[in-house]
Amino acid sequence: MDISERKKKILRAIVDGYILNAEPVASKALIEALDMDISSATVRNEMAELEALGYLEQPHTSAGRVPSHLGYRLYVDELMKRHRLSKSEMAVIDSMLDKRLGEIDRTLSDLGTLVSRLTNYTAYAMAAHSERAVIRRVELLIVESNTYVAVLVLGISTVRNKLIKSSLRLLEDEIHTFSCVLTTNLAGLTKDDISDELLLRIEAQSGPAAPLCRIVLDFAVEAAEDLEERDFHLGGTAYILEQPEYHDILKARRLLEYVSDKREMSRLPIPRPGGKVKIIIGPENIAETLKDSSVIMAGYSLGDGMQGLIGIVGPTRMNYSRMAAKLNYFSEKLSKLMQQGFSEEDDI
Amino acid sequence: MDISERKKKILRAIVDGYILNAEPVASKALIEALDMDISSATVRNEMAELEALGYLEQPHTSAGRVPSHLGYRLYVDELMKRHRLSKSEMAVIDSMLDKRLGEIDRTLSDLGTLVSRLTNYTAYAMAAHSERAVIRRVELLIVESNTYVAVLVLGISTVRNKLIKSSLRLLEDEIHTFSCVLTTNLAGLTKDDISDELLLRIEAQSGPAAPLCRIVLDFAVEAAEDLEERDFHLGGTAYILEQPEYHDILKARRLLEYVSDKREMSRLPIPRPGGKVKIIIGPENIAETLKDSSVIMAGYSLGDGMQGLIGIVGPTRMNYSRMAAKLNYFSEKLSKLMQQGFSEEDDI
DNA sequence: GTTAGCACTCAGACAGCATGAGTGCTAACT
DNA sequence: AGTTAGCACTCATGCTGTCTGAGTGCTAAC
Repeated sequence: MDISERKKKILRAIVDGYILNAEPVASKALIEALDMDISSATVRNEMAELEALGYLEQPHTSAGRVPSHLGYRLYVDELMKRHRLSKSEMAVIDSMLDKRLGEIDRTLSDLGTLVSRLTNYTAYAMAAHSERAVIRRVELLIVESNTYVAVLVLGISTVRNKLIKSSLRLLEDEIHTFSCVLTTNLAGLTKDDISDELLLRIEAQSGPAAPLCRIVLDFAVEAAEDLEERDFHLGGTAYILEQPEYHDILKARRLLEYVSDKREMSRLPIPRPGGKVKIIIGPENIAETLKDSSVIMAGYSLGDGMQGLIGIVGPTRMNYSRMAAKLNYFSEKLSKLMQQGFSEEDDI
Repeated sequence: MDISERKKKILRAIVDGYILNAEPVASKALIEALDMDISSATVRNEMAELEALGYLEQPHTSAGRVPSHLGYRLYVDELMKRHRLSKSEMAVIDSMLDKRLGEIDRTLSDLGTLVSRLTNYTAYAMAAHSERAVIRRVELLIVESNTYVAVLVLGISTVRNKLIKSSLRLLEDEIHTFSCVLTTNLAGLTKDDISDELLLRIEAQSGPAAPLCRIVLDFAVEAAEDLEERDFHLGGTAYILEQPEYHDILKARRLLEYVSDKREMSRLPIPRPGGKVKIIIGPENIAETLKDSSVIMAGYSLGDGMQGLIGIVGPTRMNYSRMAAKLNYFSEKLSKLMQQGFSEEDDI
């Protein structure tokens, strides 16, 4: 059952109009938006047919039409004009990311806020890790007489650290040796490889630093677990209330509770990094709470099998085209920065 | 102008009642709550006087009374019964904190969420640093052939790191020496002490690692700046919408926008760590947006001049006594954990 | 100083009515 | 067969007036 060009044009105009004003679009308003020589009555006929086909809905008899989720789907897949980011839009994203090159972990925790500010929608960011976190290096440093810091490098780009206080007094040399022992024994392992035998073996080699072994290993396991579990960050929750569709407090509250819940949000599908921006419209969502909201998300990659995603949540009436373009550019830029190493070597 | 015992008792009952039900308290309802042998008419007379004194307000002529902010103030300062946390309430807090001993930075970023879950109010956490961040130690580690990680220990408990990619190939020994040079030159300095001369001096001592000096120093400055700037984390924004007083979307939105704004929130007064929990009631707030909300906050200390605060934001009708007790216990526990070193040495 | 009784006030709920935007249908037109 | 003008119909929204009940303030008696 194919739809005529004219119907498509009308549907597009309706979606565009509704996205803009959040109000049902009437036939009269359409004849202005469409510069076709057509009377409102004709448009009405077409609208009636579009409704029969399931692309439009009517809130009540004497109201204009509103796109159904099928309408949005068609719009997203075929009708919408791909938004091209303006120079200044790109510049905003560039400057957001430029500042924050340093530590990935810290950047990630701001990502939700960043994306929400960029899009004016509530945003979330997750760091998903497709592979087990591999230990690359373990090192102990001394901070002062009885304070040490254990540094753990996981995967390609994650560094974790933990302060350890101990009455043990170790010499610089002993610590250095200990670090070597740790790295030699642990490099290449995942948290599941860490066993009691391993602990004993390392303790045997660690000389005076032996009492610290358990602490360090526990920390390594903990950090790896924490990393494998997805990290989740939410930002811009206030934007939800800006949308007229969430002026119903109960709805807003439910949605807010939902998106605040890391575990729930983990169930959303994960877009492939580098792939297309993923758009889930209203009832396409499995979760009941999201059935009248849409989610737009993009994946990014950190290299080394580690990846993450950014996404925004809003009413089904979203500016899909613009938001998709923004998320796309943002995630690509992010991937690029992360992958090609955030070395600032070039500056030298 | 002193108030009789009976008036105080009535005021307390009104505040308690209003906190519970969010509805104006009527004279009739009061004679049940108060087990005094008094008729509702008498209570009405007292209420009229309390209103004249400014402790109560009447939403409209034929409604019950509601505490004014002065009423709340009196209640908080003198009338409310100090809430004693139950064993299970304490246990909840204990388990929240026990898990997260490791890395302070990561703990802090979860603090907002933690506190909000504890109190069922929107919560925020800030890390305020009263002194300049002093560099304790700088170390370079090698991750793989051309990837290094710089580790920076700031103050007593903050560790920051940055991955550095460079085509430079350094031997373990050279890196070790470089680390020593860095720490020797930088330990005890703040970011303001880092100058171009210093850079030159360090470069001169760094041998083959000289090209990395600038990157490392830039990173140190950046990290210190970032640390001195307060870290801010918000959690549980969904709780705002649970309060009937924010069923007005506009109000909720304004408040949500306000508390999401790090800079605005930085203007709130800072409670002394170890001191009493600070309670700011409605119009006592300087910020217009907070004039009908209350803020309860507590400071905690990390030792070494570094401190932070946790706080919750809600309607003026808050359960001050219980929330204050919770925040108090939470912050004290946190201080203790942080200060006495989060060493797990005892486990051995 | 306390209380019973009563008149008064006022928010909120409900119904009735007018308004106007927008449609669906029909009949005429191309 | 597709298009259009015209008109009747529908229905959300906003306004008005009325009723109800909760709660007070006041007065007069205890």
